[in-house]
Amino acid sequence: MTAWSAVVPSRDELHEAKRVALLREAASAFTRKGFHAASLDDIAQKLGVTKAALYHYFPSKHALLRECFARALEVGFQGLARARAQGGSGREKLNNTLRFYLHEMIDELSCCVVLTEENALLPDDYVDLLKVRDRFERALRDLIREGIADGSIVPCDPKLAVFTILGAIHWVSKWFNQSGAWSADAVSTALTDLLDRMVSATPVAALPTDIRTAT
Amino acid sequence: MTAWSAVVPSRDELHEAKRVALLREAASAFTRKGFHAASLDDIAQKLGVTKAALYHYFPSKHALLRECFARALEVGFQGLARARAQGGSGREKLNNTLRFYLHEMIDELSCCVVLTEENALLPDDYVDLLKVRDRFERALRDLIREGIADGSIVPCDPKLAVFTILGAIHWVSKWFNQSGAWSADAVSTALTDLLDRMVSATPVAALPTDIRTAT
Amino acid sequence: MTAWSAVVPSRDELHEAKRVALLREAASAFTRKGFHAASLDDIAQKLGVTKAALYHYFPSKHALLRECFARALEVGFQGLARARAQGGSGREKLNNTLRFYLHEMIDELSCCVVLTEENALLPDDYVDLLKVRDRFERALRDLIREGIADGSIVPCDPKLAVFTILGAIHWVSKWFNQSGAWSADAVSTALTDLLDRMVSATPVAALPTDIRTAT
Amino acid sequence: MTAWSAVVPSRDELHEAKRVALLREAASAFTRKGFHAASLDDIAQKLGVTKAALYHYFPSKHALLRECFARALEVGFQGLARARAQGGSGREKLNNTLRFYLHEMIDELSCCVVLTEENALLPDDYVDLLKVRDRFERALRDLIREGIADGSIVPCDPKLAVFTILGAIHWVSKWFNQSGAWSADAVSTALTDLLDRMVSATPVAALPTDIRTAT
DNA sequence: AATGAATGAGGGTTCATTCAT
DNA sequence: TATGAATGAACCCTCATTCAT
Repeated sequence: MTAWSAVVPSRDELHEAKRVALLREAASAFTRKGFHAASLDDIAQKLGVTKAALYHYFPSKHALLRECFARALEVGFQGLARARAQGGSGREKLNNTLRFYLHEMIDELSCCVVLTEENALLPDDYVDLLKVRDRFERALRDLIREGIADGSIVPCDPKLAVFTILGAIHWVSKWFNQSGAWSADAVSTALTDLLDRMVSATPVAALPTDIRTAT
Repeated sequence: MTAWSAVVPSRDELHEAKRVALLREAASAFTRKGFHAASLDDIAQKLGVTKAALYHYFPSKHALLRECFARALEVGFQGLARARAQGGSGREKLNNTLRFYLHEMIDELSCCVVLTEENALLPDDYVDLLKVRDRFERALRDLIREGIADGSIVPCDPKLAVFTILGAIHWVSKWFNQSGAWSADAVSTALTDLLDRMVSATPVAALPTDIRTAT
Repeated sequence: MTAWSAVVPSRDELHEAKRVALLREAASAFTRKGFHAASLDDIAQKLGVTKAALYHYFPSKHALLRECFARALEVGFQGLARARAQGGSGREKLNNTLRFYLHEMIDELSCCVVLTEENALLPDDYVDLLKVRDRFERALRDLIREGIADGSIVPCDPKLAVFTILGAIHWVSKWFNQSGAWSADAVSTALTDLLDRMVSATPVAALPTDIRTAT
Repeated sequence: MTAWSAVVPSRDELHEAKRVALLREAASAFTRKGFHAASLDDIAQKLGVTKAALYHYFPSKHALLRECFARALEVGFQGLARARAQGGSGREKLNNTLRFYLHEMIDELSCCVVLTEENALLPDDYVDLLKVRDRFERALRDLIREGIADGSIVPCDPKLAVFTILGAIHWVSKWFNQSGAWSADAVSTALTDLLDRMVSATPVAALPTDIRTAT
């Protein structure tokens, strides 16, 4: 009755799967080489198809960038939502948001550094996405303020703190090596802990001195 | 008696001045747009000359990148040397190094983010400069270890700490605005203090909540 | 039953046909104007396409030159092989080689003068191809020596003789006019006969005084 | 009374000397690399001055080429005039002309191959100089005809014979090496003898088998 | 007379994008 | 769906030429 439909992916599902694969490959290439230096030829070759084939899934190179950007921000907001749902102090919410964001960025998509390339966006996309990014940053600053208010975070300039945190996080894509000694889990936890210590009202007395051996 | 020589710049001085101006403009463009997206036409236009004129001062676009890279690293080592000369605990040396580096990068050249574009370097330059950059990062890690040993810095993973610090610092070029409300002095001090709190064995109880009003 | 395949060229055949057309056009342009003076724009325009289209068939302008060079040498060695197979005295072999080479160069490709532009080759190509060209010239000198030994060729300096012969041959591309009064056949025969007289041990008493009327 | 004028070259003489030096250097560069590939920078550097300095002696690069061309043709006509003055058969006149031309080209200026670059001439120069070159070639053909008429030259196609002779001669610049084993004298004599044998009605029975040992 | 600076035109090459197949 | 072909714009770089000094 259901014929093959239960076991064979539909055409739409195949299409979507390829779309996602392309997106990830693009994110990876943009992150490694920068938007302009990464050519569609490179991306296509890694996927084993021709450059022209990509246009079945995305209308333009800039559209790929836009989507990377948007997905990264989505993940950010998703992290925010989960952290808020979990509750706790401002500091706890901040930590949960960052840990989730880091983990997703590192492990799932390597979109994060794409956020660096805002100037490569088309003017229209720029306007749209920068608005969202600012909202995300403002939300993070609000968590800092909340933490300062509830005593969990040390008094500090929220704007500067968020810039510092995001810089540290975006930089990960520059040094993280998928096949290196550090796992995505370890890095997202360890980096969150380190940044936590920067703003925590009650900083811990010691951190793991070697990520690989941390629990 | 001294003729004009005391007041009128010599040809060599003029040449050097233009060379530096070009270097700064290039650093700024590379930082804002990325190496590949920044065109020599843009840079030349900002300087009010033709693209071809640039070739009087640099043999190639890649040479500009190489020099930006090299200058940023020079500043880093200069900061290290000064900090070592000043002495103090590992933590103090680290802070002094970072504050100096930040200040120079922000105020003098905007080379810093160029360090992000290592993949744009020519293979030969890559080999040369990455060696130097690694030496710089190792020196910073050594300061962290020194601080851990002398009790001024909290036990932590030195490698991760340095990555985090450098990420935060390089990110500055993304958000710092020469004509904004924050001065270069204020930013370099405030950011250093924030990063210091992350690794200090004796974190301060409060930081300025608004950089503009900080002393 | 054979479908269209017997009459309609396949895509690969089309590709190869265009490649050859490009090669000939390039050889012609290089010969007429010299490698540096001949622009890809000119070549493309003659073929009715854009400059960028050429890059589907050759990776670079220098690759075109390299291939012209290589093909000309191939033809030379082919002539040598045929002459050797036909046998005869050293003089006969020399004549057969030259006549074949001339005919092919004039009629098929106009690569010959490209051999003049060895300095335009990339260093790597230069090393490779000059080696082959030297081998070709040595083979010609050996034919001369063979002819001297078997009495068919007058005693002379083989090196100078070969230089002279090749100079005369390469020069053809400067004055030969595809649409002129002289046919490729006539020229290759007449020029070979003239050069033959230079080195023959038994020079003929007369040559045609007008190529057009020669049989 | 004559003050220094007898021993010190006048300003005009200095100027002329530099002009000639430049001309020779240009001819050499054009011959080696071709007109377009030879840059004024190269030429200037070899002369130890700046590119801009050259413009004191020649109004343009094309003017240098024109003059090279013109000088080569002058030498050709000079050879013709001397040969005619010396008298003899058509064959003797031809030999004398060629020997003189070759000797001057090789030893004095290296202009000869410049004659290859007629397409690099400016349209106006082209019209002027090609006229002269054609006159030169016609004069050579006339010598051939004269030789055929007086029985000193074998019946042959004069046009083809002259093309062949000129090709062999122009090619010299490709292989002649100022510092090689062959002297300019030896080459001009030996090559003339070889070409003579090609057209002589009474070809010699042997030629030197090694130029270096020829008298 | 000679130079360094600057220019404008042009060349080779890359690349995102389109289109017929 | 996927491809090879083709395009046009943009880029880096070179070079002959001009000009103020």
